Amino acid sequence: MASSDHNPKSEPDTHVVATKKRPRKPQFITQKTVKLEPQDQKLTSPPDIEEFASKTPTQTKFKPVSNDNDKSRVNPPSNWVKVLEGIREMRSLEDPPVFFKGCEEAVKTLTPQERRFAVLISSLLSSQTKDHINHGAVQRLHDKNLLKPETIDDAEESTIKDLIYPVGFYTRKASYMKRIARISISNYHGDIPSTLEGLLSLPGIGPKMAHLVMHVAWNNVEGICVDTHVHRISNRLGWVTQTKTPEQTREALQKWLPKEEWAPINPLLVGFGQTICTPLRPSCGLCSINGLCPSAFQEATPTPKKMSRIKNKFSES
DNA sequence: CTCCGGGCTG
DNA sequence: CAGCCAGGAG
Repeated sequence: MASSDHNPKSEPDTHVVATKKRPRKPQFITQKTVKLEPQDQKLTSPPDIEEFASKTPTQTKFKPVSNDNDKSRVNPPSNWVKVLEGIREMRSLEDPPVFFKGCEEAVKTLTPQERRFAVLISSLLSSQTKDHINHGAVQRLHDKNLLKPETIDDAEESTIKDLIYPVGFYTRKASYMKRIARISISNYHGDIPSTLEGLLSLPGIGPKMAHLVMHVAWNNVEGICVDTHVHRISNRLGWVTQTKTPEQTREALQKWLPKEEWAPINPLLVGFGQTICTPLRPSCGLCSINGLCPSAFQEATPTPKKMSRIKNKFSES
């Protein structure tokens, strides 16, 4: 029953995935954490995709917790700024993410509300799915005009299922899409929920995706989008004290990380986590901030083969 | 904690 | 080719 259709925040933008290089996975946008005037709901032209696609817009100059007045705030770990900058430099050699690969132009023609819905659907599909697979699925949906709640509502679930294959868990996702389309129509006039609680109430949307959608669709950063990479790396860096779940990590991070970094941290660490700070055998020898990492060289080192692969990846850019 | 349903890694 | 991956639901 959320009656929050009209969102006060700013304009949405597009989302998702793409890169041409191999092992990439994330699909997030790095966007500026702009502060929006409540009354500037004047949806002018949506933010430029190119603008988002370029680099990570994290801060360059250190701003001591400019954040909030939250009393539960804790002191940040030492050197976190240096660590962040180091990771940013390593990541700068990689291709920037692209949204709605293959249908960027078409996405621009969508209304803000339609774009928000498309972002939600794309996010749903992207979870547990490799980028290139998700791209194909989103593009096929778009080609069949199936990124809108009304058309999804009218379509056969099996049709959707076939179109999004081989996205991870396509059977469930097809069902979620149908249910989300109905909810969108009946509760949000074709839009998507503008609050975390609203998004979390949707089938297939958990904390990770809910925060991502808040960032991308509503340009409203309520919390950090924590996935397995952010979770793992935060623990390795000692940025949080041995958290057991991504949700615990999110809450711990939010206690000290300046809000300006909340949105960019995910794409930053995801890329880092897929190349250097991998779950298994992290390449500490190639990591420029290994001197600042309490976990450096604590785990098995990569095999020579993997090491050369990574080196090669870095040199080719 | 297990299942989901593929792709990818070793 | 066996087993792991990864977010969410039951």
